[in-house]
Amino acid sequence: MENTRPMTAAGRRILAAAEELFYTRGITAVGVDLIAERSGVTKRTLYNRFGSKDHLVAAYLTERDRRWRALVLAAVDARTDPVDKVTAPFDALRTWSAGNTRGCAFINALAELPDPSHPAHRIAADQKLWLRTLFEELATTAGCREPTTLATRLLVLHEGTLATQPLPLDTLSGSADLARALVRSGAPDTR
Amino acid sequence: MENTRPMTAAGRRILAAAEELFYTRGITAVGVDLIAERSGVTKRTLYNRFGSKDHLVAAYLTERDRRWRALVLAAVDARTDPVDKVTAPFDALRTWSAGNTRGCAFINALAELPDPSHPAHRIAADQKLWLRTLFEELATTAGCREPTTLATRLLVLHEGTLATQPLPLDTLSGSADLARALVRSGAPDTR
DNA sequence: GGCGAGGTATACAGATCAGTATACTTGTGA
DNA sequence: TCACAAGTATACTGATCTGTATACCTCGCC
Repeated sequence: MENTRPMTAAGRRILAAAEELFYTRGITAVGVDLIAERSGVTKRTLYNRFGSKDHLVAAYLTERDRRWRALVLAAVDARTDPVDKVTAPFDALRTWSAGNTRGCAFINALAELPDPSHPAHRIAADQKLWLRTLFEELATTAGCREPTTLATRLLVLHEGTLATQPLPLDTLSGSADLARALVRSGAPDTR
Repeated sequence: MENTRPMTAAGRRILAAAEELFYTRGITAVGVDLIAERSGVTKRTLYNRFGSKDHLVAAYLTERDRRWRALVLAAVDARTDPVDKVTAPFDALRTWSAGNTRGCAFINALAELPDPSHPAHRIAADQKLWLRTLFEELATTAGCREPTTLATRLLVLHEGTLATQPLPLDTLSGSADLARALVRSGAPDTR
């Protein structure tokens, strides 16, 4: 909404520091003083740029969502086969997981911010619904049967893989295999 | 370890209040003063019983894990068919979700407590590994092919369903259906 | 009887939190 | 040139946090 305000160099540094700290240490556990110090900026500047900690949290999630969607869309573009495109978000998940071993930032944010009116809830919900819609569109293009059901199943697989990431389990490869199997069993030329 | 200490009536009230507050509002956001007030107890008593907030958090997760495992095992016992037993944890998930709409307490706890040496990490990891082992044992008993692979897939499905719970999506029924389909396709009398 | 465990009541220490106040500096563009 | 936007520097407010200190109460049990 008010994100049309141009971002200054200090604002970008603040946002970068907030992304790092909020994701690795948790939102409630990180204070604005620490973010200001890490970005080489005074607290006054932080408040001039973002208004409040809640707004900074919303900006953090929005920016993270933007980067993640770009990665997913790039992974889809990198595939040529329509069936491979459906499971391309799992390719992106492998890349993404390499530098993000603390699970899903949006699920984690919801865990710390129980108030449903907090902007984080809408951002997180939008992200998941966006991925579900993407799965459905790709499945439809690939000619899969029941693309809606398939999309929900792929979303659950995706989220389950992310959720188990901080645990001492390797679920990524198995989930990607299962996702491909589900898509192939629903694709028209595999039955 | 030191959980052999007998629990007093005040201790039980404290633990009950902590369970409710930690789960619904988040661990970092809830102070010990609030827990003491809610359980009708002095803060001094809380510290006499649990030593520190971190120990109380560990006790909260341990108790929650105990109740959840009992529910899962009861759901398995309620089924007679060996194939139905494999997907029984998804029956339990339906019951459990009715009163727990804030996702998985263990994933949420890891989101707020990034330090891997915190007891919450071991408790959460143990819970997931326990469920995975249970899936594998039930699948083996049911005569499923590749019970290890199947168990990991069922675990990811289970966690994905829990993780998407706070979102405006209904994933439970679809996941349970997929779980049953996976088990049936691996069971000996269905191929 | 008395003693000790468990609990109450209240106050406090020391740290940290989000957010504000005041005064100064610096670069840029009209 | 000069006005303005962006940022620096530092101090502060009031609230809240975990954890402790001190003094008292009240049972049950040896």
